[in-house]
Amino acid sequence: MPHRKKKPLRKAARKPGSRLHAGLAAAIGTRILDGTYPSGALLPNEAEWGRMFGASRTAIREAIKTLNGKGLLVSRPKIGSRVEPRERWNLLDRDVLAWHCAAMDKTAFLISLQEVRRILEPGTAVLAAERRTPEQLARLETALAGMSNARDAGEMVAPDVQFHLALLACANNELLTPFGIVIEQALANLFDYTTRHNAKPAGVIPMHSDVVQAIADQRPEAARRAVITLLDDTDQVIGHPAVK
Amino acid sequence: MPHRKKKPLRKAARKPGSRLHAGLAAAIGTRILDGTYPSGALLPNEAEWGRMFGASRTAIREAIKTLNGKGLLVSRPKIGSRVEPRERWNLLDRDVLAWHCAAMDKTAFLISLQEVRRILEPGTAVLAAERRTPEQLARLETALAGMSNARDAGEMVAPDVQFHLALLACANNELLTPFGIVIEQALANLFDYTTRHNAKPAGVIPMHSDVVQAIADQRPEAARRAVITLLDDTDQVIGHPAVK
DNA sequence: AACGGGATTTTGTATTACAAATAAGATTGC
DNA sequence: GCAATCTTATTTGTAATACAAAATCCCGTT
Repeated sequence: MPHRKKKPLRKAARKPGSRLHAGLAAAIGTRILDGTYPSGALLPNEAEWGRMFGASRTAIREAIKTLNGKGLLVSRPKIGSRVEPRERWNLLDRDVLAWHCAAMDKTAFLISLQEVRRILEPGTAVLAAERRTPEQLARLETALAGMSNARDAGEMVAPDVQFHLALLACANNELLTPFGIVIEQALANLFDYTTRHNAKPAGVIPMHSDVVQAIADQRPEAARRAVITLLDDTDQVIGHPAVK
Repeated sequence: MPHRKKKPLRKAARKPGSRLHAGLAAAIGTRILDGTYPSGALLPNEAEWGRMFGASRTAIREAIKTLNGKGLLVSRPKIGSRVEPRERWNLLDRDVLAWHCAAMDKTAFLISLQEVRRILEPGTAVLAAERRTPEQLARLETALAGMSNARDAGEMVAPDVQFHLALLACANNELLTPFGIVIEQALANLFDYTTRHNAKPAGVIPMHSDVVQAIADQRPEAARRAVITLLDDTDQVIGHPAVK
């Protein structure tokens, strides 16, 4: 058998549409979030990662640069890559939050998500009532209509997310938008609780409608109260998880 | 003259301690934040960037992967790298926020930072009063002491930042820590206003002290009011910018 | 005209080679 | 013996090249 000069491609564990470095970033990121490599720890060097995953140093490096961009680690010559302290992590990054969620207790995670919502959304609603443009209000109403048209709890998740993202947008402060990912995660996780409940909770639509009304009428305090009512209802669902 | 086979190194604009790809990421990131490449726009391909900066494709790619990690852009074969919609950007990333600050009006930026603080910090103070550990309280007191020892406004910035980060930590909700960067930026920018004012504002220490007292005594509502008083004072400084 | 199949462009991955930074150990001078 | 310095080894950083893969576009076929 003639020796092959080039090993053509390592096919092991490689889906077609996926980009390798993205998968590697996820693999390494997960190991950081789950505590396999705690803050301050030194990661294996690039050659080792390459051996572990059967990937080239190029791909490993690009994965590490991605994690670098998310604040999870820093690299220095002769030292290697060291995990940054947790307070430097961009926890509100979509990927990082997902890895974080996967690594911890679902209910505890959901509770801390809701806690953040309780802090941010009422204040956001106040700004929204004061400054929303007609276009932003229309987006809010569209989302509400989407929720009304939903035929079961599952169909309601997407427009519900849209509703709260629209609410955020109404506040006209860009620095609040990164917080949208918290809402997405909260509602997605919440779905696990509601789905075993009755088909479509009755009071949800009127409560959302109250929020829209207050913002349409530009009554900040009413908007704040309406959002708090909404959050109270949500927390009650968490307090009484369905079947399990 | 004999032709050289290897061009040894392009020295143009390359500081010793700096990593090239980090500088490239900053250069490209700045151009995105300042609107040179708006959301949805297609960036030059990697080869072109390489020519522009006199860098190899490798370095360019690593820079792009960093920006990828920050949510500023996505890359696909045959298409190129496209700037993501603003709501996907990790605005709370340290670098992104700095580029954002550099690209917009300082006062407007500061106002929106303070707006977020007004939404966030009162609620955080409530949680802090309810749940702070003795160690977290000690950290808060250390920061307060640092502020007291400061001899002018300049020396007060660092411990002031520490104070508010410690307050965030007292809330014991990791999802709040990413907002720490907002506080850092706000106080850093605020310094431009205060420095031309009188040397060391008198009321600041007692106001911070009130916050510590309320949290030490575990009185949530008092903590909330004390923080609001603090923010009111800060906003007054912005309202009356010094000399200019 | 609709459909399918290459041609083309751009990113994605692999490989190799060398440069730069830095920690740790070896050496030298006092 | 001790300290300062020099060397060395390790790891990341950058470059260059080659080819693979994805996706658009265009062209030809039916």
